[in-house]
Amino acid sequence: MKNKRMFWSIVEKIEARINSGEFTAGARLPPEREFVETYNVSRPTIREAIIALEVRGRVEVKTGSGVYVLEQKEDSATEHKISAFELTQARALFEGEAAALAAFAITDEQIAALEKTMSQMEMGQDVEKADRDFHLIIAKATKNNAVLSAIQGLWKVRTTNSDVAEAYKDICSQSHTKRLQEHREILNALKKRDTAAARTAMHKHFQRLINALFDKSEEKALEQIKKQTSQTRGLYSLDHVVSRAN
Amino acid sequence: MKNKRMFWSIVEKIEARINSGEFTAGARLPPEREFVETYNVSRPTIREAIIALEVRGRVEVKTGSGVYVLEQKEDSATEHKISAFELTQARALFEGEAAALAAFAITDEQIAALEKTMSQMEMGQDVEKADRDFHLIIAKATKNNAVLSAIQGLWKVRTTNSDVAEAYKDICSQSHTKRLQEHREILNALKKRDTAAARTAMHKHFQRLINALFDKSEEKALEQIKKQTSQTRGLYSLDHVVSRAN
DNA sequence: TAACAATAAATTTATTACCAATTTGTAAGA
DNA sequence: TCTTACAAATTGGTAATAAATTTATTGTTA
Repeated sequence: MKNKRMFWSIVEKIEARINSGEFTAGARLPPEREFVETYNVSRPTIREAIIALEVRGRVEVKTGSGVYVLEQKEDSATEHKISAFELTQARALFEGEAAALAAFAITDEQIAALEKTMSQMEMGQDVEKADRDFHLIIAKATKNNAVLSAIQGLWKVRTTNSDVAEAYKDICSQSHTKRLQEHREILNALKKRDTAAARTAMHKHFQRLINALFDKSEEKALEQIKKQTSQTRGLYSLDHVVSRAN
Repeated sequence: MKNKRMFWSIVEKIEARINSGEFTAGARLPPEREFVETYNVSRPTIREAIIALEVRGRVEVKTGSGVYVLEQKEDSATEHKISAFELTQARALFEGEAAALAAFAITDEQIAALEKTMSQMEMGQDVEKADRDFHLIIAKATKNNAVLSAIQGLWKVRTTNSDVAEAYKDICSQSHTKRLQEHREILNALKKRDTAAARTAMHKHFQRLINALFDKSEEKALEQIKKQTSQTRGLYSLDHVVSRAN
């Protein structure tokens, strides 16, 4: 049952007590010797657990004084709860711009790499990886590391956030052919170095995803939730933003 | 000099050896007792250092076998070097789309908050914070946490990357009035709920920044050349040799 | 009474020594 | 050749102890 070393379980217990609110930020934890009695382990083990918490940034050790709980600094990526709708809309807008940029700057090698992901997807091998590669190659083709970094960050949300991951899994497991067709359309625009077409094709790709997400959630939801989503559908639609002069 | 506890310095030393390539990924570190002799500290101290490295994700401890170096997973934000140009271009595109979205979804309270940042900026108090608030309020006004998160991530680059921070500082210290004027233009577009105008105004805002960055880099390049030439001028000057006449 | 200095107490830091548990390689035996 | 058993190497954990640091207390002095 306990594969891990003892101090890990102590870390979990203490962290749980901090999270539970028993110890608020700035409060002092009980002295080591008290933990020794509470958990029936030796003092070095307690020390190891406290060091682990310190490295994690949960507590601060003041020599000769005590151990104090630190304010929890939240990661900007995990700070806000992000829904699948929000993620998809953001990806639509940002990857749309990325595609437009890439249409300028993409190299022949990168186009060849995109072709490769397409054929991989057609063969049905590692479809999800091929999809990821397709989008990231385009992000790289912008020759803008800030763009790449931001898009990678959004992709990370997809894997980190379990709700989002599940929602995407549902959608992606079906409609292979449509996805392939849309990728083809994007690739064609990039080949022609047509920025506007690349943006539009990318938007179209994600607009279908958003609609699929809504259909799925509608399918699953009760009537009142249906009502809610049909209201927010307007909010998350791309119609407001896609109409531009050029 | 040594405020920290002993194990921290051991962590630094071992980490340095890992970074130097002395221990590659997958390699086994020397046994604890060897470290004891190497660094002249006790075994518990070594163990604490190893635990710190383990929590940091640098090494993996296998009971009864040894300590093994792990592959270093790089943070997507710090993975690539991002120049001020790249950051500004990315911000232009992404915040442009954010502004377009915000024009649709922004609330009256958020518009009021934007007005407040404007007057703060006019008064010249905490100008940089006011600027940050202005852009982040718009990001929030999208009602899309994925958008907000991505834009916050880009802002973090500005503070983390020292090169970028310096470049921005140079630019922002001048042209207050222009910045204010551009913010006003963006705000007016948002007030009118005009998505296209909001995007355009935001693009314009950043386009000026990009131009200013180019001017600045040109200026610096010229300076450098001057410096070089003045150095070589000294080197190739005839002063040393002509003074001997007579 | 208030301020300051010395002292005592509480707490973490670090060391030494010892034994237990686990893994791994090796060698003996079937 | 394969399996088993054992021994070596290594980490895991505990106990006892001394040292350094911070904090609270207490006593003295102005």
